[in-house]
Amino acid sequence: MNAKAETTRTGTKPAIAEVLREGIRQGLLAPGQPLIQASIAEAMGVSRIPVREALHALAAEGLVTFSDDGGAKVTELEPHEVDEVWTLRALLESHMAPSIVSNTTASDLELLSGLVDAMDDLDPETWSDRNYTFHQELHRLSGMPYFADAAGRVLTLMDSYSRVAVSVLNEQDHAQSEHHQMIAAIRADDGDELARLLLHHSNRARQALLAYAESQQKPVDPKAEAAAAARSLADHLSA
Amino acid sequence: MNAKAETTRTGTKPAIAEVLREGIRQGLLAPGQPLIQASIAEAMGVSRIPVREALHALAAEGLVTFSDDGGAKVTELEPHEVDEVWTLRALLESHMAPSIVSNTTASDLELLSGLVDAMDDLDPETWSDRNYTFHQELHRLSGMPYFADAAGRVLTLMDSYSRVAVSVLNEQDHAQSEHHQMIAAIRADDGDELARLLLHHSNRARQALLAYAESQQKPVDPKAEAAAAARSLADHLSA
DNA sequence: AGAGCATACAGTGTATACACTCAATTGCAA
DNA sequence: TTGCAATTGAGTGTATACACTGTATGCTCT
Repeated sequence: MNAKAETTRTGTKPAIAEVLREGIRQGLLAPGQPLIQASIAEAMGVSRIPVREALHALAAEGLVTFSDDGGAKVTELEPHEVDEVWTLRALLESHMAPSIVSNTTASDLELLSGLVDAMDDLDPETWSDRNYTFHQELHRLSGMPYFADAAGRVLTLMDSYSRVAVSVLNEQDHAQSEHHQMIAAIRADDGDELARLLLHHSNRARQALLAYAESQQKPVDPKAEAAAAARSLADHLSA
Repeated sequence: MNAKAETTRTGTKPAIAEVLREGIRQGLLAPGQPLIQASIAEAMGVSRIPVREALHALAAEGLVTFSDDGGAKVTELEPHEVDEVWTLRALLESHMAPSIVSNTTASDLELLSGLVDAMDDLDPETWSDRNYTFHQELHRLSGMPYFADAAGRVLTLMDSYSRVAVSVLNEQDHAQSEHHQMIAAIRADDGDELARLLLHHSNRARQALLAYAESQQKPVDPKAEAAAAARSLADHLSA
């Protein structure tokens, strides 16, 4: 997740943070889930120290949130946050588009095109993984490491949320057809078109997901939560 | 540097990472300078563990770079990287402009305006500090924490570089007059104008700094470095 | 029974201690 | 003098151990 070429070696261990990051991204570690240092350490067969470091590094990336009592949780995004993050991604990606088009070589394009073709009829889970890879690859091809870093960060941050959209809504078909159009735009050397597509791609998906999220909205609002608790308490006492 | 409200408490210590971040930002810790865990730990009167954590967190923010041998250094930006980062900042800030305008209350505006007025005839060092604060404040006023986070990150990352531009070039006057124009745009409720100004602000400064950087370009090129060493060696031997 | 207090527990933060790696320097032999 | 090997040293990574905090549990006294 570092923009520079020199890799951020967390240690000789193959990136303990990497495991957590992947787990969070894929939704294996659900938003809000507490991350207990000792448990993670035991599960990975290391001491708590490197786990702590990984958690703090992930916190700096926004994937993990430390509550005020010191406990770490997988970051939970509220709908308006998902909205903002998705907007950010759209902005960054569309801005990278011209560079992507001009940097992509013929062989790059073939690889990319092959990747998209191979996604055509996949189950949502696998498709989501490939989708992540596809966008990461686009970012890489821009040759703009800091843009790519920022874009990759938000991509990772919201991946577990966007998987919901893929499973539940019929996002996959929309997105896949747009992916094919993107390949065509790159092949036609049309940076503006790619920018337009990326913007549209994100914005449509964003709206779909947002609508879904609002409909599913559980009452995490502290006030509402307190009100609900009060009601439950009243019921309980009056019994 | 976390976008969420819950603060990333590194510990009970008042943010050991904060001290390093500030040092790097202000250029007290120069780019490329090695960051030895033991030295920092001793200087701060803590053990190496929290220092390590701070370094890794800063690495996740891009301020610190771990070389492949495990050593940490203050991240060095090459001119083309400074260019990219500055572009990123321009993009983010200009996109935030409409939200800034619509979120800024009258009292916010007075504070902001006062801040700018107080910057009018300052020495470069102090002016740079206030400038950082001013832009951070703009980000905050946007009410878009993830945009603000990303923008603040690049702002911090390049602050030590932009200080050079302020000291050496007459950036300060240009920038200051633009700051006044921004205040006017906010007061006039003109988001597009603010966006335009922010874009222009960054881009002009970027070009100035870039031209300077290229002219100053020290021979970090390995070949040139070797040549210089050879010359020095030759001198030494001929004595 | 219910309120108040003390103890145990779970979890985190950090200092100390040890193992490992890489590089430089020294010492010895040719 | 040169070349090589062994030793030292600096620096990092990680495990263990201890201190601190908040919470839950349970016991006692009224």
